[in-house]
Amino acid sequence: MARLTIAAQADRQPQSLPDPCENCGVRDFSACAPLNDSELCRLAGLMTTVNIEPHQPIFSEADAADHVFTVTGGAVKIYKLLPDGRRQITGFLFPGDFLGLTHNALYAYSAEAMTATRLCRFPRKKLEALLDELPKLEQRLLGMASHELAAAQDQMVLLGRKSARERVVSFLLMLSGGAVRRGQPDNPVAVPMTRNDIADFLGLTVETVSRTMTQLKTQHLIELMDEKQVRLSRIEALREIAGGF
Amino acid sequence: MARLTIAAQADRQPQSLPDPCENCGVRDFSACAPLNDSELCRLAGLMTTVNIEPHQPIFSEADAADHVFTVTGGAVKIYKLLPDGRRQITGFLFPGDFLGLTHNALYAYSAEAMTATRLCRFPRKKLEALLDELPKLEQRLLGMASHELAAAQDQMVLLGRKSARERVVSFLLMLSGGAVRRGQPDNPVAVPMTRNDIADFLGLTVETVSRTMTQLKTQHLIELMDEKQVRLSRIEALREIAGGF
DNA sequence: CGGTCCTTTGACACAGGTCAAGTAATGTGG
DNA sequence: CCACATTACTTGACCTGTGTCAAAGGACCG
Repeated sequence: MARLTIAAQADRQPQSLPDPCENCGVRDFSACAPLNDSELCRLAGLMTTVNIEPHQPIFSEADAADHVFTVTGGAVKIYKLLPDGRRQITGFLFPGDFLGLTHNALYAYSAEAMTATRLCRFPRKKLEALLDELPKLEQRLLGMASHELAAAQDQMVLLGRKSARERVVSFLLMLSGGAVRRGQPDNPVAVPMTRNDIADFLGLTVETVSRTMTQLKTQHLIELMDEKQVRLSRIEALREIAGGF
Repeated sequence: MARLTIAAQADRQPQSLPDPCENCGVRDFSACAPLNDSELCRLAGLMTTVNIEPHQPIFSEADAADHVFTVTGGAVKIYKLLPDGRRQITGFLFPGDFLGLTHNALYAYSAEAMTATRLCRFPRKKLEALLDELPKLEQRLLGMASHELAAAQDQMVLLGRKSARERVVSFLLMLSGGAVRRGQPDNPVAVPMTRNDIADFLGLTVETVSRTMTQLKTQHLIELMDEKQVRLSRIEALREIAGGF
């Protein structure tokens, strides 16, 4: 289903590093835990670029966890299902984010492309073997895992203790902050996910998300420019409402 | 505030390894990512044993993250507060659990002893320096972080999508499972935390937790032996209710 | 141009929160 | 060892925020 493209190898031009694959997350590794040229080359050698159509699954919970990925384009949602079909989206991933890390043999959650998505794929076994030789890479992974853990704890506060209004506002600010980190404009925030996805991320229903958004709009706190584009009109007031994020 | 005790150092007896501190988590490192004797000695050299009284703070959110810990005795809760005082407990820690890992300069949450607690404390700077030389240790940390991340995702499902009844039952099964992992009896489950703590962990109120427990008791699904001791009378029925944990 | 999906809006229901009271367990100073 | 205060837990009555159900408009698509 996914079209596979073998990325250009960087072996020939070690001096062109640190940028072995201009649309690939490998660059991110080098940014945070500098690897030398030959180390980067070895990583690049494992890598395959994968393109995924919108709404296509990337992997499902309990699948064999044979690969790990970095998102290099598009947007991905990860989620878990209860037996009766209730869904909790545990994260939205954007370029630069890591996907599929687990120390079990199976994925702990499902992942699906929300928009046309490009991934860098690494065979997990081979990457793990490399870890023994590239401690810098492992440090980078540990840093990312700690970061995700902190984000997960923030999300627990949101889900366990915030009102619908606070959740929606926190979410919009979260999107805005993420956009900034990726060097994109922070204010008219792009909202690539459906109301349903937002609801399943925030532990609410579609109706409540919709009502809350129109309420915020009515109060001139936000402006719904387009359905997938929100202007945060009074950021400070919004931060106040969100309760500390 | 916390009473500190300098533990006996293991430097003198490298041949007594792998058990440099018989009541300390260092042993755990060796179990999962074998370190050789000199590596263990270096770890043990960093370590200090700390005893904490019940209800005493270990560290607070936004404190300088100068140490990391392993819990070697007792029980710890970690939590985050909203500005207005609402609290979300993000985890209960027991012997063998790791505490205080962050890749920021500040702790991301507060930690408090629930019972008399013993910790192994490591200066973070020195431990991080050691990581460069002990990749096995870092692998171990990465494994723990992944595991915690998976647990955090389960908790998001609980907080975002489960009913009060499902949450309480999931919680009891969680406690039971944790006890088994620590080699303790699984069935009359020890519940060392207060109803208030349970509520703040499950995103509920004390009253709802209390009512739900008595409801479960009335339906002969559990038995409240003592206030801090619960017998799971019909485990299979409970698993059904919990919805897949 | 008819169907499907997404979003919004309204009317109503109910799970769980709030407020209040009472009881039991625990600690504390005299 | 005993008043007394404090904290933890339970239970009841009531309330409200959010869920449920229903419907309708709009956007997109084959």
